Amino acid sequence: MIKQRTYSKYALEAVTLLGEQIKLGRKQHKWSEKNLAERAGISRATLQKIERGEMSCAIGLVFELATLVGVNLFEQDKLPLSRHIEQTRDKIALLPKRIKAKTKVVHDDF
Amino acid sequence: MIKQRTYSKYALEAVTLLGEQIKLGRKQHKWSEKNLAERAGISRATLQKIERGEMSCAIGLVFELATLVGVNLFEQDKLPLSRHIEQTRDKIALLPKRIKAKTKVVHDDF
DNA sequence: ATAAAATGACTACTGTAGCAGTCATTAAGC
DNA sequence: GCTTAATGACTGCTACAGTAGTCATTTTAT
Repeated sequence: MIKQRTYSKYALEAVTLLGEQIKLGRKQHKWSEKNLAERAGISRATLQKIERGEMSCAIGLVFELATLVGVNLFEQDKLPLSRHIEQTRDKIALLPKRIKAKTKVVHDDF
Repeated sequence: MIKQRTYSKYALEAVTLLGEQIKLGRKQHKWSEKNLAERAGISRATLQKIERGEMSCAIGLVFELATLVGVNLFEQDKLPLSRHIEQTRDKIALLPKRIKAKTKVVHDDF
């Protein structure tokens, strides 16, 4: 028995949900597994794993499928992702370039 | 030169954005790469790839990191993911169990 | 009823993701 | 200014993801 990675419930559910949404999207498009796999340029076996919500699948393949079947990855709002990326980078730029571990005890007294 | 996978712009940007959001979240928590990697039980090298937005990273690791630093994966609304999963499965159940390719030309005349 | 195809679940093979470890550079904090 | 450690970018190794292919079963369409 090899030691198995564990995941938080939230992460597990998020991957499961994404897989289900892809499956739903595929069916709404009336595409078979074989058909969608070919469109995405991946094997049917991998598509099955992704729809099943396996944690080890490459995020690129998962997101590509989501894109193909029309699952919205982020946009609750209407901003293009590129804007989101810029905004996030701007926020990062405001923070220290490096996070230095505190050497001594900090007085964040409360 | 080995033939390289291609991805849609949207999928590429989505993965990039997620990586940036994780990086931002990490810094907001004042966690170093080493620190977060340890919390997640992954190597620093892998964390770097994920924050860099590499398409080949395992979705489970990416979502686990997102969870740890508090990036919201889905909830524009407040439903727990488990409800989302149920709802999606319900929708799938309403569709045909299998998608049969049309043998002949269809008269979806317009 | 029958034929055709979709699905679910396997297989073995091969490329590569994730790993531990290293090193130079750069920023943070005293 | 100096020290410490965070970061970015490598390495080679090993386990396993992605692949093509198979097969039985189930569903749809004729």
